[in-house]
Amino acid sequence: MKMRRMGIKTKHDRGCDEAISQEILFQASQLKRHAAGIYGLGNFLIRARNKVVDVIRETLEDFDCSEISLPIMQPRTIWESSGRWSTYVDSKQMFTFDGRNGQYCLAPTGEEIVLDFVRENIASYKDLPVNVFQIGNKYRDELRVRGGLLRSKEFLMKDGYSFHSSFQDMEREYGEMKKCYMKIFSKLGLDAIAVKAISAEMGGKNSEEFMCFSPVGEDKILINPDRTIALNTEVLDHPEILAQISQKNPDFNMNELEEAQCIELGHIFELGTFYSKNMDGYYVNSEGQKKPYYMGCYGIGINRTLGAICENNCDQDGLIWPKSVAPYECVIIYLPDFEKESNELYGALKKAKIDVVLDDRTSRLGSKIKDSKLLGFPYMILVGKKFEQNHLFEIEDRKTSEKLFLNQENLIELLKK
RNA sequence: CGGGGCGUAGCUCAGUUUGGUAGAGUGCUUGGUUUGGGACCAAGAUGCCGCAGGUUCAAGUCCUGUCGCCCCGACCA
Repeated sequence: MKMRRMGIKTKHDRGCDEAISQEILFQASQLKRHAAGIYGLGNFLIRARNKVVDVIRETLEDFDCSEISLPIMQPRTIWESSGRWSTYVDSKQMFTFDGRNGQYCLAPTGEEIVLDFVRENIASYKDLPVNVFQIGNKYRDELRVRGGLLRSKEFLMKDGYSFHSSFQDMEREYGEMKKCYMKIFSKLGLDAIAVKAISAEMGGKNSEEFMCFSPVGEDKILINPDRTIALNTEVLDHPEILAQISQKNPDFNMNELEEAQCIELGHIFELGTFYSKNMDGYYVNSEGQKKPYYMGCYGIGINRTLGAICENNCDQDGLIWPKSVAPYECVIIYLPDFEKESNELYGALKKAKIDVVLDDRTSRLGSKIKDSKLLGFPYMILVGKKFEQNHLFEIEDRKTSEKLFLNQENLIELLKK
């Protein structure tokens, strides 16, 4: 990609209101606030997000979850069947509007619509279990937005739903999804922990949140030193859940727990039969009886996960993309005298299927170096004075600042790794 | 929804106390010198001072209302 064609302009100064990573994203013109909690995302950010999506998708598919796509715009009638239209309208957290055929909402979540989608196909115990997911925007009129990507009104989310013929099978799947989520966050380089949580408006019983430590997070958790017990502090108001925890952990001792600030990346729930009962989600068991499905639901806030990755991977100079999600592998910057050689290298790297950016803007080398660090390319390739001397390309590692001088062949070999 | 703060050039902000010609930095345009960690010199362009009323000879500045944005809290898949 040629930088000039991207239409970005980085800024010299950085705000200090929000999380550091988010301020870097504004400075790098990768986040644009159009209104409170409503953001545009730049090319670098969206390419990184696509990579996060790829990791999530391939891991879920590995666990035999299949992707579907459900509408974001949903009629009131679907929400009336679960009784949640008025719940959400009363809490003023759902966007609603009038259409020709009645009222609609922009969906804040998908239990109702997914039941409406699968219901007619799951009629027998032989059709179960089922696990589907989707990746799409969600809309919530948050009482208060916060921290750029970390809490916005429009955000990308992965939401998955499973359907079962028994409580035990729902529990089994819940356990599988927990494993799957730990795998996803580990692939993304995030040190996530599963934390006991409450389910609030979602209903259901068992639920865990996936948290990563961060001072800019909104959640407080309590965790023991060997990480076998972790709970959201909101659980403290629910003695029945505390009892459940101490039942499972005989040596449970509140005094051993330490408080930590976290970002909530995902949340999984055992929903039980609440939605299926209310929305006519029934199957027929082997004895010919009509039974409601047991449901599980599993969410990952993708924008927030992306925000957490940025927050965990930056320094004073800017972002440091981990290679697994880096929008591009490297950038080529050059002095005007070496435009020809740089263009040739750009062509060669593209041919070798390396995601490369050619910084062909007319700005000075110094400001291109600054931008290369700000934008967080894993590698910066410099074609300048030193190239004139030894005809080797200088490549600098963003994370370690280590420099190597390589010919084109060795350069491609390094980037291919 | 409570508390606090802010709306002035594309961006970040000064100017409001005490009403009297619209400012700086950065970005942008042109020319020149430069060119390795955000260069320098010179010349330019850029404003419904959030919006609507009011007070006044005169309002960015004072008063009333309104809309928007940020932070803290409450809330929260």
